[in-house]
Amino acid sequence: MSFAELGLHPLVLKALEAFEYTTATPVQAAAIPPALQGRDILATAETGTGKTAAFMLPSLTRVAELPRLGVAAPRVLVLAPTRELAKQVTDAARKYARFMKLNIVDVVGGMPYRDQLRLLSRPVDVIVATPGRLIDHVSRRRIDLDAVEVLILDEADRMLDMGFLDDVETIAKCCPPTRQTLLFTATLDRRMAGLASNLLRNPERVAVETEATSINVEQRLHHADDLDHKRKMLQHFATQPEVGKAIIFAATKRDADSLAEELADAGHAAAALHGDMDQGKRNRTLQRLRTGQIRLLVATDVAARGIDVRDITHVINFDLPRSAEDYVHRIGRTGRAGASGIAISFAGRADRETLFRIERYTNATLAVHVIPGLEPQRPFHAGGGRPAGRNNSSRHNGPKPWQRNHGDKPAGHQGPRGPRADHARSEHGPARSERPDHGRRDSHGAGKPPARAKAW
DNA sequence: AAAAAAC
Repeated sequence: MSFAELGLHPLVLKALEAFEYTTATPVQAAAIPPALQGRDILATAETGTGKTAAFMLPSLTRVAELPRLGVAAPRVLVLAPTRELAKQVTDAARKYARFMKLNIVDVVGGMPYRDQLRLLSRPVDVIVATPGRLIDHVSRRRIDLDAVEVLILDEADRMLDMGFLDDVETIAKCCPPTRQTLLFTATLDRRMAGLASNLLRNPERVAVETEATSINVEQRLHHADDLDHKRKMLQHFATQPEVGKAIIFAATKRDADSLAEELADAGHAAAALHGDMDQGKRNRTLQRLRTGQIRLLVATDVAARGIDVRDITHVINFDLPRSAEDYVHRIGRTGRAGASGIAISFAGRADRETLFRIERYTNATLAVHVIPGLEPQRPFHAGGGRPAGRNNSSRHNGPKPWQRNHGDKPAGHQGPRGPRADHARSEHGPARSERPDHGRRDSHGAGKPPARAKAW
């Protein structure tokens, strides 16, 4: 389906032509026509499917075609969960509005009020905001939402996860009830259905078949003995020529910082990205990744969703995410725009259940790989089914990643790592492998805690 | 419990 057939405004089409965008993605083809008719939309779509254009193009068309009602107040409002995402949406909106004279402003936290007020001092047509800062401005009567014609919720499920439900509903109540509402979410559970029924009127349902995992991302698993082992494996990958740009996910902000520093010390172009960094630095870091000044980005889950950098070759889960859903979002940072990507996860024994949930959720078995010379001493297989024994003590073994003692040397020398991974395929072996299935399941013993358990 | 997001 070409954009020209969808009924977009000529100035919008002109911008698309200038960027040589001719073909609409499935979400765009499905969402744009009803949006142009003024229908509310409930869309389930992942990032990377072109959903920003799916809501922005019809909104801009509306702004171009219909005269503003009265006062100089924003006509389109986009809410996004994170500041990075808001910035990306703002940039995209400005591209699409290139031939229109529109003032498009992002309203996010971390930006000095003075600068923001300056941006808001002239009439604004489109606002892209994170909920907190927007509410702040609205309650100070700095922003008036009375003229909003289109309200867009981007990554609505993420906003709910982050506790923005009340904020989102408050903001929606500040918009006229006659507005059009476009809701985009990756998942549709009961909570989301509740929000949708509050905010949408007779919505057109748009569903793009979301593969739980993109088929063009190869998923690999490396068993890790301990933190030190993970670090060595990370250093190994950092030096591999086939690893171009990579995002490395850590469990905590501190881990992200220390791993980035470690990589930088080893001479790699690496930097951290997490929510404790000031916004300017976050933006600059992401930009440096885009331009290639940085090759390795060590991030918390702030970067798990929505971040769109084209040429990420690898995602490395230094620590597994807490939920299987987060896993899918993380690995979706690679293999974008039709490219292929590789997702590498490090997992210790304590991660068996998480791993099991991930494999069940993605309906895939992560292929076990081994780095020659860095073989794990104690491989295992995904647990969580029904481990033998009375209580599920495996959950309580060892500290969680965020309880690590960073000052101390982690459990150090257990002698040289023997080539014990006889059943795991070597790094250069076939991509897929079956899970070894000898009865190692209860090697922890159920009743009593393992003697002097290592962290893993 | 981590992380994210308003000052």
